[in-house]
Amino acid sequence: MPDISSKSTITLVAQLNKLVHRHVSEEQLGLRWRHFMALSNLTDRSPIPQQLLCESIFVDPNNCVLLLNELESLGYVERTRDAADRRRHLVALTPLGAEAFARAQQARASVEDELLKALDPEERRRLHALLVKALDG
Amino acid sequence: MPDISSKSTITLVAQLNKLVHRHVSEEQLGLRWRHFMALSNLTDRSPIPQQLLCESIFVDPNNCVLLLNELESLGYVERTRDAADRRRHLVALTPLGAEAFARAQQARASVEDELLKALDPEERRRLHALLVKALDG
DNA sequence: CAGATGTCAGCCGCACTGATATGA
DNA sequence: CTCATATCAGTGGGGCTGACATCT
Repeated sequence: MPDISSKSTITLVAQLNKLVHRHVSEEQLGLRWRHFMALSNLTDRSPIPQQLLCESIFVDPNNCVLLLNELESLGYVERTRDAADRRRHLVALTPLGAEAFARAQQARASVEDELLKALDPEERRRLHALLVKALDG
Repeated sequence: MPDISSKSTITLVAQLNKLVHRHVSEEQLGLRWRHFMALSNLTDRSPIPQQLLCESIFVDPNNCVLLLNELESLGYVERTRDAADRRRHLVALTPLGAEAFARAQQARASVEDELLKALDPEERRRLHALLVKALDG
Protein backbone atom coordinates (compact mmCIF):
# COMPACT_ATOMS: atom_id res chain seq x y z
CA MET A 1 0.00 0.00 0.00
CA PRO A 2 1.39 3.39 -1.01
CA ASP A 3 2.55 5.64 1.79
CA ILE A 4 -0.48 7.79 2.51
CA SER A 5 1.48 10.36 4.51
CA SER A 6 3.27 11.50 1.37
CA LYS A 7 0.03 12.87 -0.06
CA SER A 8 -0.94 16.50 0.13
CA THR A 9 -3.57 17.72 2.55
CA ILE A 10 -6.18 18.51 -0.10
CA THR A 11 -5.61 15.06 -1.60
CA LEU A 12 -6.35 13.54 1.79
CA VAL A 13 -9.46 15.69 2.14
CA ALA A 14 -10.68 14.47 -1.24
CA GLN A 15 -10.08 10.85 -0.30
CA LEU A 16 -11.77 11.18 3.07
CA ASN A 17 -14.73 12.81 1.36
CA LYS A 18 -15.02 9.83 -0.97
CA LEU A 19 -15.25 7.57 2.06
CA VAL A 20 -17.95 9.80 3.49
CA HIS A 21 -20.03 9.42 0.34
CA ARG A 22 -19.51 5.66 0.35
CA HIS A 23 -20.58 5.24 3.94
CA VAL A 24 -23.48 7.68 4.02
CA SER A 25 -26.27 5.68 2.45
CA GLU A 26 -29.69 7.14 1.91
CA GLU A 27 -31.35 4.26 3.76
CA GLN A 28 -29.39 5.00 6.93
CA LEU A 29 -29.86 8.77 6.80
CA GLY A 30 -33.48 8.65 5.73
CA LEU A 31 -32.61 11.38 3.23
CA ARG A 32 -29.94 12.24 0.69
CA TRP A 33 -26.60 13.61 1.75
CA ARG A 34 -27.10 16.90 -0.15
CA HIS A 35 -30.45 17.32 1.58
CA PHE A 36 -28.79 16.66 4.91
CA MET A 37 -26.19 19.35 4.19
CA ALA A 38 -28.92 21.87 3.38
CA LEU A 39 -31.01 21.05 6.45
CA SER A 40 -27.89 21.29 8.57
CA ASN A 41 -27.48 24.92 7.58
CA LEU A 42 -31.15 25.67 8.00
CA THR A 43 -31.02 24.31 11.53
CA ASP A 44 -28.53 27.04 12.38
CA ARG A 45 -30.55 29.79 10.78
CA SER A 46 -34.10 29.72 9.55
CA PRO A 47 -35.56 31.45 7.68
CA ILE A 48 -32.62 32.45 5.52
CA PRO A 49 -32.42 34.16 2.10
CA GLN A 50 -32.14 31.53 -0.60
CA GLN A 51 -28.98 33.02 -2.03
CA LEU A 52 -27.26 33.01 1.34
CA LEU A 53 -28.21 29.39 1.90
CA CYS A 54 -26.69 28.41 -1.43
CA GLU A 55 -23.43 30.10 -0.54
CA SER A 56 -23.37 28.47 2.87
CA ILE A 57 -23.53 24.97 1.46
CA PHE A 58 -21.31 25.80 -1.51
CA VAL A 59 -23.97 24.95 -4.07
CA ASP A 60 -24.29 27.23 -7.08
CA PRO A 61 -27.57 29.13 -7.33
CA ASN A 62 -28.83 27.19 -10.36
CA ASN A 63 -28.33 23.85 -8.69
CA CYS A 64 -29.72 25.23 -5.45
CA VAL A 65 -33.09 25.79 -7.08
CA LEU A 66 -33.39 22.11 -7.93
CA LEU A 67 -32.24 21.11 -4.45
CA LEU A 68 -34.88 23.31 -2.84
CA ASN A 69 -37.54 21.99 -5.21
CA GLU A 70 -36.79 18.52 -3.89
CA LEU A 71 -36.77 19.61 -0.26
CA GLU A 72 -40.00 21.53 -0.71
CA SER A 73 -41.77 18.61 -2.36
CA LEU A 74 -40.66 16.49 0.60
CA GLY A 75 -42.23 19.05 2.90
CA TYR A 76 -38.92 19.78 4.63
CA VAL A 77 -38.66 23.46 3.71
CA GLU A 78 -40.91 26.31 2.66
CA ARG A 79 -40.09 29.13 0.28
CA THR A 80 -41.78 32.46 0.75
CA ARG A 81 -41.37 35.80 -1.00
CA ASP A 82 -39.40 38.43 0.87
CA ALA A 83 -41.82 41.31 1.38
CA ALA A 84 -38.99 43.82 1.45
CA ASP A 85 -37.57 42.66 -1.87
CA ARG A 86 -39.98 40.56 -3.84
CA ARG A 87 -37.19 39.15 -6.04
CA ARG A 88 -35.85 37.24 -3.07
CA HIS A 89 -37.05 34.02 -1.52
CA LEU A 90 -36.80 33.19 2.14
CA VAL A 91 -36.23 29.53 2.91
CA ALA A 92 -37.59 28.21 6.18
CA LEU A 93 -37.18 24.82 7.84
CA THR A 94 -40.49 23.08 8.59
CA PRO A 95 -41.12 20.97 11.70
CA LEU A 96 -41.14 17.93 9.42
CA GLY A 97 -37.73 18.92 8.08
CA ALA A 98 -36.38 19.43 11.57
CA GLU A 99 -37.56 15.95 12.53
CA ALA A 100 -35.98 14.37 9.48
CA PHE A 101 -32.72 16.12 10.21
CA ALA A 102 -32.75 15.09 13.86
CA ARG A 103 -33.29 11.46 12.90
CA ALA A 104 -30.52 11.63 10.30
CA GLN A 105 -28.10 12.97 12.89
CA GLN A 106 -27.95 9.55 14.51
CA ALA A 107 -26.83 7.91 11.31
CA ARG A 108 -24.44 10.75 10.63
CA ALA A 109 -22.83 10.30 14.03
CA SER A 110 -22.51 6.60 13.40
CA VAL A 111 -20.76 7.10 10.07
CA GLU A 112 -18.52 9.77 11.52
CA ASP A 113 -17.54 7.51 14.37
CA GLU A 114 -16.65 4.76 11.93
CA LEU A 115 -14.57 7.00 9.67
CA LEU A 116 -12.70 8.62 12.54
CA LYS A 117 -12.32 5.50 14.65
CA ALA A 118 -8.53 5.80 14.53
CA LEU A 119 -8.73 9.15 16.33
CA ASP A 120 -9.33 9.55 20.06
CA PRO A 121 -11.86 12.14 21.30
CA GLU A 122 -9.21 14.82 21.77
CA GLU A 123 -7.89 14.30 18.23
CA ARG A 124 -11.40 14.44 16.80
CA ARG A 125 -12.00 17.69 18.60
CA ARG A 126 -8.79 19.15 17.20
CA LEU A 127 -9.59 17.97 13.67
CA HIS A 128 -13.00 19.58 13.91
CA ALA A 129 -11.49 22.85 15.18
CA LEU A 130 -8.90 22.93 12.40
CA LEU A 131 -11.53 22.36 9.71
CA VAL A 132 -13.69 25.10 11.17
CA LYS A 133 -10.77 27.50 11.19
CA ALA A 134 -9.80 26.66 7.63
CA LEU A 135 -13.35 27.10 6.36
CA ASP A 136 -13.79 30.39 8.17
CA GLY A 137 -11.00 31.86 6.07
CA MET B 1 -23.84 33.58 8.13
CA PRO B 2 -24.74 30.34 9.91
CA ASP B 3 -22.40 29.19 12.64
CA ILE B 4 -20.02 26.85 10.90
CA SER B 5 -18.68 25.37 14.12
CA SER B 6 -22.02 23.71 14.82
CA LYS B 7 -21.57 21.42 11.83
CA SER B 8 -20.32 17.87 12.09
CA THR B 9 -16.80 16.95 11.07
CA ILE B 10 -17.81 14.98 7.99
CA THR B 11 -20.00 17.88 6.91
CA LEU B 12 -16.98 20.15 7.14
CA VAL B 13 -14.89 17.67 5.18
CA ALA B 14 -17.53 17.62 2.45
CA GLN B 15 -17.64 21.41 2.29
CA LEU B 16 -13.87 21.76 2.21
CA ASN B 17 -13.77 19.19 -0.57
CA LYS B 18 -16.21 21.28 -2.58
CA LEU B 19 -13.86 24.23 -2.25
CA VAL B 20 -11.01 22.05 -3.45
CA HIS B 21 -12.92 21.11 -6.58
CA ARG B 22 -13.81 24.73 -7.24
CA HIS B 23 -10.26 25.97 -6.90
CA VAL B 24 -8.46 23.18 -8.71
CA SER B 25 -8.95 24.10 -12.33
CA GLU B 26 -7.63 21.93 -15.13
CA GLU B 27 -5.79 24.88 -16.69
CA GLN B 28 -3.76 25.44 -13.55
CA LEU B 29 -2.98 21.79 -12.92
CA GLY B 30 -2.31 20.91 -16.54
CA LEU B 31 -4.40 17.79 -15.95
CA ARG B 32 -7.64 16.73 -14.36
CA TRP B 33 -7.97 16.36 -10.63
CA ARG B 34 -8.80 12.64 -10.84
CA HIS B 35 -5.71 12.13 -12.97
CA PHE B 36 -3.66 14.02 -10.42
CA MET B 37 -4.95 11.75 -7.66
CA ALA B 38 -3.99 8.65 -9.63
CA LEU B 39 -0.52 9.93 -10.52
CA SER B 40 -0.02 10.89 -6.89
CA ASN B 41 -0.40 7.28 -5.87
CA LEU B 42 1.75 6.00 -8.70
CA THR B 43 4.54 8.32 -7.62
CA ASP B 44 4.66 6.45 -4.34
CA ARG B 45 4.68 3.02 -5.91
CA SER B 46 5.14 2.07 -9.54
CA PRO B 47 4.49 -0.35 -11.03
CA ILE B 48 1.47 -1.37 -9.00
CA PRO B 49 -1.31 -3.92 -9.65
CA GLN B 50 -4.30 -2.17 -11.19
CA GLN B 51 -6.70 -3.39 -8.55
CA LEU B 52 -4.49 -2.09 -5.76
CA LEU B 53 -4.23 1.28 -7.42
CA CYS B 54 -8.01 1.54 -7.65
CA GLU B 55 -8.38 0.80 -3.96
CA SER B 56 -5.72 3.34 -3.06
CA ILE B 57 -7.51 6.18 -4.77
CA PHE B 58 -10.97 4.96 -3.71
CA VAL B 59 -12.18 4.54 -7.28
CA ASP B 60 -14.26 1.46 -8.05
CA PRO B 61 -12.66 -1.00 -10.48
CA ASN B 62 -15.10 -0.27 -13.31
CA ASN B 63 -14.46 3.43 -13.21
CA CYS B 64 -10.75 2.81 -12.76
CA VAL B 65 -10.58 1.19 -16.20
CA LEU B 66 -11.85 4.36 -17.85
CA LEU B 67 -9.50 6.50 -15.80
CA LEU B 68 -6.51 4.41 -16.86
CA ASN B 69 -7.65 4.49 -20.47
CA GLU B 70 -7.45 8.25 -20.33
CA LEU B 71 -4.08 8.29 -18.58
CA GLU B 72 -2.69 5.75 -21.03
CA SER B 73 -3.86 7.70 -24.06
CA LEU B 74 -2.15 10.75 -22.56
CA GLY B 75 1.03 8.71 -22.29
CA TYR B 76 1.20 9.14 -18.52
CA VAL B 77 0.94 5.45 -17.57
CA GLU B 78 1.55 2.05 -19.14
CA ARG B 79 -0.40 -1.13 -18.53
CA THR B 80 1.35 -4.47 -18.87
CA ARG B 81 0.20 -8.00 -18.21
CA ASP B 82 1.46 -9.58 -15.03
CA ALA B 83 3.52 -12.59 -16.16
CA ALA B 84 2.79 -14.41 -12.90
CA ASP B 85 -0.99 -14.04 -13.23
CA ARG B 86 -2.05 -13.07 -16.72
CA ARG B 87 -5.45 -11.84 -15.51
CA ARG B 88 -3.78 -8.93 -13.74
CA HIS B 89 -2.47 -5.70 -15.13
CA LEU B 90 0.50 -3.80 -13.74
CA VAL B 91 0.25 -0.05 -14.01
CA ALA B 92 3.50 1.91 -14.33
CA LEU B 93 4.15 5.64 -14.29
CA THR B 94 5.96 6.88 -17.41
CA PRO B 95 8.60 9.66 -17.37
CA LEU B 96 6.04 11.86 -19.13
CA GLY B 97 3.53 11.15 -16.39
CA ALA B 98 6.09 11.94 -13.71
CA GLU B 99 6.81 15.27 -15.38
CA ALA B 100 3.13 16.18 -15.63
CA PHE B 101 2.63 15.33 -11.97
CA ALA B 102 5.65 17.35 -10.88
CA ARG B 103 4.40 20.38 -12.79
CA ALA B 104 0.92 19.99 -11.31
CA GLN B 105 2.35 19.91 -7.80
CA GLN B 106 3.07 23.63 -8.02
CA ALA B 107 -0.54 24.44 -8.77
CA ARG B 108 -1.69 22.01 -6.11
CA ALA B 109 0.50 23.71 -3.51
CA SER B 110 -0.87 27.08 -4.54
CA VAL B 111 -4.48 25.95 -4.14
CA GLU B 112 -3.73 24.28 -0.84
CA ASP B 113 -2.06 27.41 0.45
CA GLU B 114 -5.10 29.45 -0.50
CA LEU B 115 -7.60 27.07 1.10
CA LEU B 116 -5.62 26.73 4.32
CA LYS B 117 -4.52 30.33 4.55
CA ALA B 118 -6.26 30.71 7.92
CA LEU B 119 -3.99 28.04 9.41
CA ASP B 120 -0.39 28.62 10.42
CA PRO B 121 2.32 26.09 9.44
CA GLU B 122 2.03 24.18 12.71
CA GLU B 123 -1.75 23.89 12.36
CA ARG B 124 -1.43 22.72 8.76
CA ARG B 125 1.02 20.07 9.85
CA ARG B 126 -1.38 18.88 12.55
CA LEU B 127 -4.33 18.83 10.17
CA HIS B 128 -2.31 16.75 7.74
CA ALA B 129 -1.26 14.33 10.48
CA LEU B 130 -4.83 13.92 11.71
CA LEU B 131 -6.13 13.21 8.21
CA VAL B 132 -3.38 10.66 7.65
CA LYS B 133 -4.22 8.94 10.91
CA ALA B 134 -7.95 8.88 10.14
CA LEU B 135 -7.39 7.45 6.67
CA ASP B 136 -5.01 4.79 7.93
CA GLY B 137 -7.82 3.30 9.99
C1' DC C 1 -16.47 -26.32 -13.32
C1' DA C 2 -16.07 -22.00 -10.11
C1' DG C 3 -13.63 -17.78 -9.02
C1' DA C 4 -10.91 -13.58 -10.12
C1' DT C 5 -9.69 -9.70 -13.08
C1' DG C 6 -10.47 -6.42 -16.51
C1' DT C 7 -13.51 -4.23 -19.98
C1' DC C 8 -17.46 -1.90 -21.57
C1' DA C 9 -22.49 -0.27 -21.81
C1' DG C 10 -25.96 1.91 -19.37
C1' DC C 11 -28.22 4.58 -15.66
C1' DC C 12 -28.31 8.21 -12.27
C1' DG C 13 -26.91 11.91 -9.10
C1' DC C 14 -24.63 16.19 -9.50
C1' DA C 15 -22.23 20.59 -11.16
C1' DC C 16 -21.95 23.94 -14.47
C1' DT C 17 -23.48 27.21 -18.65
C1' DG C 18 -26.94 29.78 -21.02
C1' DA C 19 -31.45 31.61 -21.69
C1' DT C 20 -35.72 33.43 -19.75
C1' DA C 21 -39.07 35.74 -16.47
C1' DT C 22 -39.90 38.77 -12.76
C1' DG C 23 -39.00 42.56 -9.70
C1' DA C 24 -35.91 46.72 -7.74
C1' DC D 1 -33.17 50.63 -19.20
C1' DT D 2 -29.92 48.38 -15.83
C1' DC D 3 -29.12 45.09 -12.52
C1' DA D 4 -30.37 41.29 -9.34
C1' DT D 5 -32.82 37.09 -8.26
C1' DA D 6 -34.86 32.85 -9.32
C1' DT D 7 -36.04 29.23 -12.52
C1' DC D 8 -35.35 25.83 -15.96
C1' DA D 9 -33.16 23.26 -20.11
C1' DG D 10 -29.10 21.33 -21.77
C1' DT D 11 -24.38 19.55 -21.29
C1' DG D 12 -20.48 17.03 -19.26
C1' DG D 13 -17.84 14.63 -15.81
C1' DG D 14 -18.13 11.13 -12.14
C1' DG D 15 -19.87 6.89 -9.66
C1' DC D 16 -22.43 2.99 -9.73
C1' DT D 17 -24.65 -1.80 -11.55
C1' DG D 18 -24.76 -5.53 -14.78
C1' DA D 19 -23.08 -8.32 -18.61
C1' DC D 20 -19.24 -10.28 -20.88
C1' DA D 21 -14.42 -11.99 -22.01
C1' DT D 22 -10.15 -13.81 -20.35
C1' DC D 23 -7.35 -16.27 -17.32
C1' DT D 24 -6.36 -19.43 -12.91
